[in-house]
Amino acid sequence: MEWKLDRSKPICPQIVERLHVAIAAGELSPGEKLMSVREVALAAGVNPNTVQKSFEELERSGAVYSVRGTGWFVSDDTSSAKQKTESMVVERVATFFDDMKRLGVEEDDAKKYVNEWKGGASQ
Amino acid sequence: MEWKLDRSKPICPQIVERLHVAIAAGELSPGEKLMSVREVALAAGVNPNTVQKSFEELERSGAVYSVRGTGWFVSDDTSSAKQKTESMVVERVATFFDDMKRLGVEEDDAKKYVNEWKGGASQ
DNA sequence: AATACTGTATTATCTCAATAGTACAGTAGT
DNA sequence: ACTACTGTACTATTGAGATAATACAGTATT
Repeated sequence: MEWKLDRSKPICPQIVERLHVAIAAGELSPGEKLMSVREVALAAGVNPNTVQKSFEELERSGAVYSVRGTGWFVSDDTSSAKQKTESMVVERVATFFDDMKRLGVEEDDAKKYVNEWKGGASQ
Repeated sequence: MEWKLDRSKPICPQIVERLHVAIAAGELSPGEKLMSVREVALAAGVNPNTVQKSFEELERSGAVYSVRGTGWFVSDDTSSAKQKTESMVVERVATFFDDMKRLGVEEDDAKKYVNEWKGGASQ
């Protein structure tokens, strides 16, 4: 699992999001054991405490659970992860239109910008 | 001028963006005097130091200039503000696609989400 | 039992942005 | 000149997030 984190933004939410998406997409299967807190910290180049907090956040949403002394595991029910991911998508679309409006770009023009976007090979 | 700031995000960039957009859109005219540092701070509910830093940032980009003891004024040449605004729009579109990709949404699906967006009366 | 992993907890430190308070300097209207 | 507004500068403090270091507790393998 790759960990490209944006160091200019809060780390915890990024780890939480990354795992929610991975679970929702089936990249991680129900019951599967996650990398340990220390392993993730090493792989992602962040502090173990930060990873621990992220996992606890994921536990609160029901996406994972912990077995003390053994590790963290993906919950059997992945619906919470799927739900979280979907709601994040909707939220990002909404904030996109908010941002564009703040920049003086109306809804129709924002859609034009998006539709004329040439990705794939770019960036 | 309204000052709806998101207190969960850095204030300075928000003020800078807001003024760049206002100048680019002609909401503020060349030569026009801005509200004083202290007035903006009061109106926006932030610290005068934060406003001062924001204005200095705008000065660096060439959008405004200061006259000591008198006030801040919109530059005669608004091209820098327009340029800044346009580049911010492009940047936001790019980060939107980045975000969607991170959430497991491919480019075509991201466009669908945007095109099916029903704004205006929503929110 | 011993070892080496796990998760969990605690306290201190660091950094950055914003805040708070104060002071100084220049301009304008009276 | 006086007053009241401007911009400007400086230092100290706060708060959030991340880091650092350490310690303790549970599990599994040998």
